[in-house]
Amino acid sequence: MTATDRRSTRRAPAAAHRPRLPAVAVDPVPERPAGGTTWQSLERLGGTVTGVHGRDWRPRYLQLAEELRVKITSGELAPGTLMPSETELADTSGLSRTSVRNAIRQLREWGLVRAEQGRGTYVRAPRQRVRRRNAERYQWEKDRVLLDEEERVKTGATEHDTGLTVDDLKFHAEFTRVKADADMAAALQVEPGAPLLRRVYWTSSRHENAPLTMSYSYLPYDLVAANPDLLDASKEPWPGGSQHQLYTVGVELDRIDEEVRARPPSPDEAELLDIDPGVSVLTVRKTSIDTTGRVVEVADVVMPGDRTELVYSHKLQRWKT
Amino acid sequence: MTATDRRSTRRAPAAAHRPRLPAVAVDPVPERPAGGTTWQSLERLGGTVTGVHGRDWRPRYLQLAEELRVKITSGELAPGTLMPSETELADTSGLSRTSVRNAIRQLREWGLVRAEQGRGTYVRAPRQRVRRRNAERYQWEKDRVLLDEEERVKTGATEHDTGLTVDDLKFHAEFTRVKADADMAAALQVEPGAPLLRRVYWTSSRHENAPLTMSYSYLPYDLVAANPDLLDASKEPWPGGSQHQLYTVGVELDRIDEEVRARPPSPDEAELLDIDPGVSVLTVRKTSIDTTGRVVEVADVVMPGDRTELVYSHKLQRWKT
DNA sequence: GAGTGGTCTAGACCACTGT
DNA sequence: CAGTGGTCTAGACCACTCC
Repeated sequence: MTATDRRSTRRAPAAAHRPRLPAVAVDPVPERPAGGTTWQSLERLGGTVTGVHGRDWRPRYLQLAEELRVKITSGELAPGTLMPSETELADTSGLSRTSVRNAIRQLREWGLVRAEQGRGTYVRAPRQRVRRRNAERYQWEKDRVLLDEEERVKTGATEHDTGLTVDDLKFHAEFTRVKADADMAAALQVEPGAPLLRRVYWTSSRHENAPLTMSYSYLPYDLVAANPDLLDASKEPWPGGSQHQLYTVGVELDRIDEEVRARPPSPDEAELLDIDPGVSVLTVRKTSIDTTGRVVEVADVVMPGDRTELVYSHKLQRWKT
Repeated sequence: MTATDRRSTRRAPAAAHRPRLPAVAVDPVPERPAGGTTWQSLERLGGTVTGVHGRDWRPRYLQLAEELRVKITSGELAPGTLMPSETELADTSGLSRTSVRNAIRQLREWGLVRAEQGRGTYVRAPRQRVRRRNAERYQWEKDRVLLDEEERVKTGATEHDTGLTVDDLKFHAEFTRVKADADMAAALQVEPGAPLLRRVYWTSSRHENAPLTMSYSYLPYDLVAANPDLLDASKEPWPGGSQHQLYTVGVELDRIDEEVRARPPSPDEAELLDIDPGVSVLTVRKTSIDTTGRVVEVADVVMPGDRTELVYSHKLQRWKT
């Protein structure tokens, strides 16, 4: 069988290319993609399928991706399951391995599976949404500062967010002294080249799907140098958190600003946070301002976009009647 | 020249596969990916390159992607420029078209280029960050409610966010009466099946890179039916915004909760928001609670993840000294 | 009709993981 | 060692856009 023969036999059952438009015509107003806590929000990611007697005009790799998505979200392929190998899927689906790989790339971008070289492709567990209640968390942290150390040690900020105990988490910290680049100089309102303390943290967990986070924090070096303990990474995690650290050098916070963005992960971040490149990270740039109006810390927090949920609450003032 | 011949000649200059590890060994602590306002934040997306005399072990399609990224971020390939065609890139780079397409897929996921079938691939303009200052916006909106209509008409909420005037924006609204599904029933604290007013909005602009947004809003039908004007999509945009609409049926808001998430776009959303599938959207689920504790509106707002920046500010209470 | 990006194939070599 | 996913090639047909 020549290559040309094979292609023409395929054309009968296939019809791989759609004449465009049904997606919009059938469904002019996009459905609301529910922001659920499990696989729910992936319902409509595959695109619009044509009506009852209509043909499925989507490319075949997307059809395969959709088939597999249904098997996963329905539970037929349970979390942790080893998927059929690409070669096997190619055989059973009648597609080439390239097309099978295209389908699997979709599943990976949807966060449904993870591929491991040499081992196979595994079904991920549904995303366990982690709420980061930032607004109330900062006040809670501030209130704790003036408590006894014994009291502060008991639980830290990460546990407050996640409900996990200290034993579940591995904690990494690394401190360096750096010079402010243009970006940081502007953010911290210091001269470019000014000495900064750079702190890189990350938390990890043995639990599947546990929340992971990494953050890059910058403080004016002179500010923290007043307490040598603050320069020592081995003293982390500090009992009482960031705000208590600043308290030891005479700083009281007045305001915390946060800028939330989404962007693709760097390769390093993808590995550490256990996400596919292609799945976005959520980033929060946290700027802490003290009661004298100084910027005392700028921190970039990076979180896996498919597992994180940030919660903010805005209280409004009453009307004067 | 047979296929095998060709491959062996390629092996001399190529060495496409890396012996693993340098990325981690050379750079154990990930760099802080700057959250800049232009192309800046894409600096390290290509991964770690080996040292001065070292080889570049990354796959060749990533090397090509990196070369093109540099040309774009440096301005050599200006925004709006038509990129060389895939065939041309394949010829000049010595790679196959498949590999070239892999490289271009990277550029698309980074939001650097947009491909248009039949036309070509164009360099996108740098993302113009749009700040949505949600916290202060809601209070601003509430304060406006009691002003004269003439005053309220002048500017709406979208203009407040973006600085664009009304003329720059096209506004779409579509209202329907629906029954609450399980998700919405829970969010609105009503019985499943209860009648809801569903409002779908989107704003668009003729300007390149203008901010786009779409939102799905749900309110208890009985609540809004008290003012028939609120059921009429042609009355949108309402002068004075959501909070003034609710004011006409006797509702004063007390609190607005927001849940921020990132997820891949549906095909519809990708088209409307002008992003590549592969670029995440930022979503905000906005829950409005009135002064009697009722949930009066739940809205899901969807924004392009590569162009949106959400800003929150948290004021802290002073310590009692 | 020529050129573009989107889909698809058949087949190859590689690094990596298990046994 | 066999099997897996990651990379790569050469070549094909398609729908689409523009002239």
